Amino acid sequence: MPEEAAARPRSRHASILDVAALAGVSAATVSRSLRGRGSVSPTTRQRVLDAARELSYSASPHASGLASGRTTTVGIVAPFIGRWYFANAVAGAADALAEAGYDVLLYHLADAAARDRFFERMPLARRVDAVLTMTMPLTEEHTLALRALDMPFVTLGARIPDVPCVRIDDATAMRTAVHHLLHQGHEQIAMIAGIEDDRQFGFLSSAARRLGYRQALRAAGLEPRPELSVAGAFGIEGGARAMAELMAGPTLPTAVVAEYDELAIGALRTLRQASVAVPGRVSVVGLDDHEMASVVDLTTVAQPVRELGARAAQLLLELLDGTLAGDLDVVVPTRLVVRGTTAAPIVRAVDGGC
Amino acid sequence: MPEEAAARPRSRHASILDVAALAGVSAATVSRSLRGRGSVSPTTRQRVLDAARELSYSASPHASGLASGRTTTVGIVAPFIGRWYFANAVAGAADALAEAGYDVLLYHLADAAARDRFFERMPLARRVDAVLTMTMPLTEEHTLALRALDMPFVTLGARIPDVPCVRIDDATAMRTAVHHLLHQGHEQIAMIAGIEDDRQFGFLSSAARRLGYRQALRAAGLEPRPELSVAGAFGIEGGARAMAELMAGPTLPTAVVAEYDELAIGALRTLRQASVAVPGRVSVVGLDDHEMASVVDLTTVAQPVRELGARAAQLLLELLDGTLAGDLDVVVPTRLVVRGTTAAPIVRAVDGGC
DNA sequence: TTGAAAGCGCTAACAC
DNA sequence: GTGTTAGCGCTTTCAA
Repeated sequence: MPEEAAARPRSRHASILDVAALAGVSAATVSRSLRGRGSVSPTTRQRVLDAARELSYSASPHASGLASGRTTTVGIVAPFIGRWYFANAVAGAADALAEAGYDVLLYHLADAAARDRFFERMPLARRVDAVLTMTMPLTEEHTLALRALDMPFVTLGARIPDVPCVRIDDATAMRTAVHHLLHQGHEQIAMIAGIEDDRQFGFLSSAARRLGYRQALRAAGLEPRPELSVAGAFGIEGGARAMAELMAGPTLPTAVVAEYDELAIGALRTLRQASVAVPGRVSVVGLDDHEMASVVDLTTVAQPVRELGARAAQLLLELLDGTLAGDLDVVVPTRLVVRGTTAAPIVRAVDGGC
Repeated sequence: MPEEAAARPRSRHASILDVAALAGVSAATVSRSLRGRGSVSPTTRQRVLDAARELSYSASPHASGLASGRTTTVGIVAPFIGRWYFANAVAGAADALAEAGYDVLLYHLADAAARDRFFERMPLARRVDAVLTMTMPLTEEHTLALRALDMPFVTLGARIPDVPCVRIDDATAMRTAVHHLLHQGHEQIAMIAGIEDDRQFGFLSSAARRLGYRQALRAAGLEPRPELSVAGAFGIEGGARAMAELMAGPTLPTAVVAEYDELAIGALRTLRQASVAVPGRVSVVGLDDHEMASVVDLTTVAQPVRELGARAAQLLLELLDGTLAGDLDVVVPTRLVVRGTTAAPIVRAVDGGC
């Protein structure tokens, strides 16, 4: 039996020497030919290419990584890849990266513990050439670890000082949502916000959206009322609970904006279950234009998530090329999509019947 | 200036020799200590650990990969990571893998061209220790390339002969959906099916669901009517179009089953826009228990996608351990979730008014 | 239990 | 243009 084991070579991969031998050249020439660097005569090059194809040779990433220091891999770090926003951002980025010949190492950091572990061990260290992080509560320690990597690094969705970023203008997007409601005559506008993380450092999209909400109200001469803000919601269930909380309050607002569509959709569910007419009694606006927004007929402020991912990847690629350098802040526009969950508030004279 | 460049060492990582020197041992001992293999005296081991920590040393993955042939990385290959099913399956698998100390290389193969390119170049070759592929139309060539890798390999969602698999029983799940409708008295039950890929080889979940639909009807003494099957739909938009097609037909069925929830949700949107009462005039059942199913109150057959991903990852880990071997077929149960989109069909005497 | 030495498979200077 | 020579930073026999 031992012989049997010994007889089976561990998956035979042709090495660069096999190719060199077959093509009748040196390993160096094979390397040069295959990667198109240095000068090789067309004839030799072709011979090498043929030999490589015949042996279906492809260089060991480990060996070339070790020798060259490059990995042709980028790391993507994201908090909730199961969610629509991140799933699509990752998809957009992964496609752009793949097209450029880069592999993607994906790190899913769903909670603070996972993040701490990750940033302490820093598995990215010599595994990737560049890093893309997606909207995530990062402590200063985390961002320091990222900077210490000393490689191209871009963030998606939220800005970190001096780090190139692709994002939307969160405050403006939220102002757009609130303006829409104000225009329709609403004055009691509540907000359902996401989780606040006080360790945050770079997870500013949530804060920016809250700010946009307050700004829009104040600009209209309205003072934001604390009882009309519910924070801490997460996902559909969170939105549903937040809406229930709002409904338990002293006065039901005539309109609700949500930090993102999933919260709005959860709110919609609660409203429907409580038979509160939408938009008859309460109008609802989200932010995302989630795939499901059209299904539940949700008015929302759209952001092109997939494109955001692709743009971030392109930025990274340009940084890797050296085509680009330094600090960048790419702000992608959003747009209001009016659907059926918003309407003018009910006027006194008319009662809110079905 | 040249000196300046030379003076800045490219990101100083401690090497195994630095640790060895600091601990006063050889590189071999450092290696053994850090990985807990071979025998090292507790004292030495501790000294090495301290030294490593002090220098915040961690081995270069490329170097150790090259030397040992192992990568502590697994490849996940998935077709549409932006979609709910895959996003969650990937999340579940990634978490389980991360916990076991494996990194994840993600390959997003959204179309046949990308798949062909991928399987031809086979970037997985020496980059990973194992592969997890998710329900995807694979040609025989593709699966051969995967097998040729000669490493642990499991599929998620659809079976490939002789390859360990974690999945649900698609035919049974669909039969469950149809039975639910039959029990309620429906006889005209249509099906909205997904894309058929004739190059398929391992993308059998779709075919199995279609089969389950037909089986259930026949078992009830009903013959499946071709005009009640619409195939080729994809995502919400696809489901919406398919439903429109069904509505354009000679007779509107009293119930519709969809191959998966997103199709059902799209169908629901079309029905609502056409003011067709659900479940008054048409009942709808999906399969997935997509996050949004509760929002649109969709009756569906639930599958635990996240768990499917985690189970597949565990299988892979056991295969890597050598704890397990050979062919496995883990079938995870599904369950009917009755919500508001299904009801008994309208009886003649009662008209279908609002 | 520990160390020395020989690679793992490639790239990058440097000669020729 | 092309080959030679050193490594890249580890792991792994094999001796001691």
